[in-house]
Amino acid sequence: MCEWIYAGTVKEPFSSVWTREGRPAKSPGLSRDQIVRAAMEILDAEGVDALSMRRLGAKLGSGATSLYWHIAHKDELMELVMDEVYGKVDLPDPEVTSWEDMASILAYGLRAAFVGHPWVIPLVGTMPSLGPNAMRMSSLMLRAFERAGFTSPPLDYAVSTLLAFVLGWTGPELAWRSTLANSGMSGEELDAAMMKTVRQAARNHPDILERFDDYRVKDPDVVRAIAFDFGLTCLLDGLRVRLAECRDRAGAGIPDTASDAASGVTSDTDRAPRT
Amino acid sequence: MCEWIYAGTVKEPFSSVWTREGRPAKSPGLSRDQIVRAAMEILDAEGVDALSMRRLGAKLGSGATSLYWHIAHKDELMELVMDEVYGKVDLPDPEVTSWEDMASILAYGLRAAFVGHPWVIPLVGTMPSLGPNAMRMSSLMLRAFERAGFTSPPLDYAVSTLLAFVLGWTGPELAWRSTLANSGMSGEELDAAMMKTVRQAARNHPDILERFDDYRVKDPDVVRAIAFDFGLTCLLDGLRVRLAECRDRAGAGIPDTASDAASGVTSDTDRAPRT
DNA sequence: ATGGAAATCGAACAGTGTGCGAGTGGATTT
DNA sequence: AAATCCACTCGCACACTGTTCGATTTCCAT
Repeated sequence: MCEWIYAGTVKEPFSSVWTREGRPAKSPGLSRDQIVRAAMEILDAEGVDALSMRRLGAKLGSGATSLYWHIAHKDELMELVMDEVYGKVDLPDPEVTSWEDMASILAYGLRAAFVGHPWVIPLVGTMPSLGPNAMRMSSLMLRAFERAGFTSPPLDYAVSTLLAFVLGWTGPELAWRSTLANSGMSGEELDAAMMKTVRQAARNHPDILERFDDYRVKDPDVVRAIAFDFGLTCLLDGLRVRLAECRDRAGAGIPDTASDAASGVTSDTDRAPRT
Repeated sequence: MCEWIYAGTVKEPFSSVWTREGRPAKSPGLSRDQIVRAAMEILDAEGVDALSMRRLGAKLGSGATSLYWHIAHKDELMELVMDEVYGKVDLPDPEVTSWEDMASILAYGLRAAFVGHPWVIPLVGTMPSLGPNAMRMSSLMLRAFERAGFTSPPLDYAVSTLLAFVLGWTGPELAWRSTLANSGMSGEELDAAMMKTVRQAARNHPDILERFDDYRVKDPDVVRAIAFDFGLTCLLDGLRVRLAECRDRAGAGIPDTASDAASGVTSDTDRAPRT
């Protein structure tokens, strides 16, 4: 029950839909694909709360418990629909696309996918993405970055950082968006109510209030898009620097070693013994 | 029920704990603080699934429904505990700290807070962070960045980008971490099982497999810390560039306008009419 | 046609968040 | 001292959840 949010106990170690073979699926009735498709329709139309096994069964014209023949538990279903979202972002051929274009396309594409299926956000922060579509995405990005000259350890860090930015950006953005959308208001009404709320919440922080006043006259969607682009540009600038370092090292014949540069502030997890 | 994951319908427009005055709290019995504290203990000890109103009431020695006098619904409780997590990260005085140190301290501190209370991740991607601690955090960061020379629109984008990176990074990291922790295995057993699973999931992507082989010999915590630092460094490099632009503009007396540079790939939300 | 496997289904269980109305206790007013 | 009021607690009930189990149906290979 809601276990996928933050798994309490996992049935088998590392059990995942992807590690187990699916049912033969030779029957004319239910199939895993149909179930996933129907689940996504419910999710997109009415959000996570609307997706119950009974409801899903009803939509498919069958009993709720019949689903459990094709799917072990609801978590698995969630893994499947999550990967389906990753499948929505399509990337160009990494062999003929610059790593920067690749990164931009991924960022915008993934953001669009998340915006189109907002219910996926809590899932991404909850269960590892091991589905074929997620794998394909990572693989293409790795190929593009490798072709550009990124060498092994930084290569993965670079891709991970990019994904982290998109995810971390889109989450709060969608939190706002859905809160607004579900308020039942629109236009100036909404604007006024929002300002009142934010103003009250930030009443002790004049600098924050100032920011909000700046935004009020602009279309929030446009502001968000510009801000997203700003962050992406920052990241690309940083990655360019790292790429240059990689190329220098490769040119000088120095092997890549993870730089021990985690200096300054450290969390409790930073100083584990190095092997 | 579970509505806070992706709010289906909100009772009042923009209702939030923070916009409403709390109860007088002059009673000797339950108080909002006690409830929040107890909730956090349960969450930290056993995760989100363990936190039910009945359970929480029992821990406080009172009936489950008594809680509803102090708290409107469970979502509100979640807002409260979420802000409590933000309160765990403490920042230095922005007037005497460089913006770069400030950014690093925030990044590592926030990551540590998330790692210490993993159940907060889905919340952050779900409801807007309007609590006093979140506000205080943003306010301090804005002050530090402003003092460094960031000017108005990029100022906010910079802070948002930093937060997005930390959140987006920590989410998947914790997904892995909890999956591992709950597998009930440890040491080599765990390592072997994980590799088997990942290998199977990535069986069609040799480049990904190659990465995992690289990591296997190292302490995953250390690798994660290094990778996090890598991403943070990238971001700071990018922000440094933006800061220089801000200073140039300020020196030339050019007013800040949001650059219309969201070029290239666009999502459906990018091209809303400009006001 | 028949045995067996594949698939479906209904009933039931333990659990969830929360609305409602009846109750409690202590302070304030008459 | 008695009555009133209000903050607060609580048990019951409702509709709903994911999932188990055993019985039942459906279908294919022999």
